[in-house]
Amino acid sequence: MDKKSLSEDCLRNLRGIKDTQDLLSGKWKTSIIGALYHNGKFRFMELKRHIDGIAPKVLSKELKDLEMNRLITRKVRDTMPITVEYELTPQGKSLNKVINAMGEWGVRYRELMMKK
Amino acid sequence: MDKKSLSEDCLRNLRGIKDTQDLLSGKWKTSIIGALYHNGKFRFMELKRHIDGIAPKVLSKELKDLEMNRLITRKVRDTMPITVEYELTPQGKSLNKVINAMGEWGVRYRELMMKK
DNA sequence: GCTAATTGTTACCTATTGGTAAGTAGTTAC
DNA sequence: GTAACTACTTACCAATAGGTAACAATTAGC
Repeated sequence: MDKKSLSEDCLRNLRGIKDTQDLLSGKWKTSIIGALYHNGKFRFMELKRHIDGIAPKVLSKELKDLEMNRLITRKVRDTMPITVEYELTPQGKSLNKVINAMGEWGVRYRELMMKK
Repeated sequence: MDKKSLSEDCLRNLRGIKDTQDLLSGKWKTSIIGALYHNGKFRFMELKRHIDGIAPKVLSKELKDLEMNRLITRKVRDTMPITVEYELTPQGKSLNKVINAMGEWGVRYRELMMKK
C-alpha cells in the first residue's frame, strides 16, 4: 500500500516525540521548566516576575498541569506569610536534554535571523 | 526588588527556549519534523499517512508555517500526476538534537508511566 | 464511464487557549 | 488604617486552533 514505511523503532520514536510535545504544550510550559531548571526552586511570584508576560491565572493553570504530569512538585511552607515553592521532580529534571537543546537551538536561530 | 535574579546567560537561554517553543507550537509540528528527519523526504499524502490523525487542512497549514520559518522546503516535481516533496532545510535538520531528545524522553516517560 | 489517486482548498463549527480585570483572604509594614 | 505583599481564584471575553465534510482539477486504471 505505502511504498515507504517506517521501522518499529522510528514509530516508537515518533510516538515519543508526540508524547513529549503534548506534555509540553502551550505557550509557557517550557519556559517554566527552563526557569526552574536554572534556579532549582521558585515561588509563585518569583516565577511570574521571571517569565515575562504571563498572567497569574495562566501561570497557575500551567503549574497545575505540570504537577499533574509529575514534572514539578508544589510545596507549601508554613511561613508568615505562607510561601509556596515549586521544584522539578527527577522526572522533570530529566527533561534537561530537551530544554537545553531548545535553548541552544533558539539562541543560534535568533543569531542567524539577525544576520540576514 | 527581587532577591533571586538570573544571569544574562540564563536570560538569553530562556529566551531561546521560548523562541524554539514558539516555532514548534501546535499539536503536529514536531511530529512532522520527526518524520522528515527519519525519512529525508516525504510527499504530502505520505506524511498524512504516517502522522496518525492529522487532517489535510491542518497538515497543509503546519507545512506552510514550517516553510515560512525556513525549517522545511517544498519542491513541486513536474511528474504525472504532480508530486510535491517536503524536506528539511539545514536549519530544520539542526533541530535534530531537540527532536531526538524529545523522542528519547517521551519513550522513557511512557515506559515509566506504564510500570506504575 | 466509474473509481481512485494526486495536492490541496473551502466553508463551517466548536472547544480550548490565553488574556484582562477584579476580587479574596491572610499578614505585615508604615 | 491603609497600603502592600503573599498566592491565587473568579467572571468574562476574544482569538485561535483544530476538526469535519465536501469539493477542485488533473490523471490513470479497469
